[in-house]
Amino acid sequence: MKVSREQMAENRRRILEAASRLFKDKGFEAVSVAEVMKAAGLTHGGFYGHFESKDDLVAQALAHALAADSLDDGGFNDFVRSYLAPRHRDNPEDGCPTAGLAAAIRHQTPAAKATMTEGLRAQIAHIEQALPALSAADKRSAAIGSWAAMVGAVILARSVDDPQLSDEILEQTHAWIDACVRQI
Amino acid sequence: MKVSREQMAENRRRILEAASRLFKDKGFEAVSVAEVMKAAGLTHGGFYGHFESKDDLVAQALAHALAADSLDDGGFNDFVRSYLAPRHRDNPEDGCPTAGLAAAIRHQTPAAKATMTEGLRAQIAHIEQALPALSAADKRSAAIGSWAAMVGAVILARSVDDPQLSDEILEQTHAWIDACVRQI
DNA sequence: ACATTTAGATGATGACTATCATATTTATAC
DNA sequence: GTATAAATATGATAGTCATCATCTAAATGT
Repeated sequence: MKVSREQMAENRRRILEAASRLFKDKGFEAVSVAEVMKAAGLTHGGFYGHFESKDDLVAQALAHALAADSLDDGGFNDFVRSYLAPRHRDNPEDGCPTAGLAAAIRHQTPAAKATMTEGLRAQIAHIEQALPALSAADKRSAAIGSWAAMVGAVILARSVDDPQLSDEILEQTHAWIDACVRQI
Repeated sequence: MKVSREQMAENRRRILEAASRLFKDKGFEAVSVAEVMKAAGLTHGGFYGHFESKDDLVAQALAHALAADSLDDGGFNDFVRSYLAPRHRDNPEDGCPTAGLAAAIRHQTPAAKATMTEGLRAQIAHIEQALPALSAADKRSAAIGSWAAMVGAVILARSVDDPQLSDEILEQTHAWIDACVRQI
């Protein structure tokens, strides 16, 4: 059945939102088009009215997720704290798309890679601004280095079986970033 | 056809080696059992004489890769330099299994997760030993933090389209780790 | 009101893949 | 040397998935 213009736009948004959450939670390959459509409250056949292919959805869902991922400006320290929190580690579907999906981008289309590149560039710039006053060169290095450490720590913490080790990875990375940023 | 005992052991080793390289290069899901067996010079049917299932292969290939991944003791600085080198970024199949596979472990069996956990524990301990003299608490923090940053940096550098940005991620993370470890 | 357009539903198709049953061939034990 | 066991090859099966053709019904424009 046909549906109003706004309803269609809304449906499209729901597909992107559902895809974004599912991809972050289960990875690109483990999620089927039918699963995304079901999560959006639609049947799988309608999918190709909205997107050219699953690869197209991947690229657009990634852009959607990266755009939504505002590091809700509470300053650098608050950002690091909430990023390296167990809550973030334990809820990938609500979390940072970079932590959830960056490693999988390598196997995706050029369009998805380009989207990730711009998202990363924006994120680094954002962290640079949030950092305490440093020389420009040190700021850049601290922004990139601490971002790599945060993303790496969440990925490692999620890959580990032992809750104690997983907690320790988050905590020690947090301590390390604190020490580094304070002392440079 | 039957094959000598040693030949069978050799075949098994070749399967693990081929699987390890293919998984690191393309990810667990993108590699089929048939592809692994072909790369090992065998046909796909023989696979189930060596392994119980693909999941079993995943866990054992991961253990194989982690065991082989000796950070060829040249001291901490040399290790960081070679880890954050373009050569490492550009050759995942020869590279660190943690950088290549850690993010995918989340979707694997408990056996694979347990293997990853032990590998990570060993790696952290190894880095602790290689670090310059620090207090025990600082050593632990520096080992975990710098390892998270190295893994994160390689993952991010591989996820990016723009060679310049990718190089910069490696270089600035290297600079940041250097600065942190020297100044703590 | 009516005609036209079109979003979404239904169901089919073809490709791929893990797994397994059976056949073949060769090493090993006697 | 012969019999047996076993490692690999061959070929089949069942399930999943992306994609698409067709259908249906509702919305939009006149």
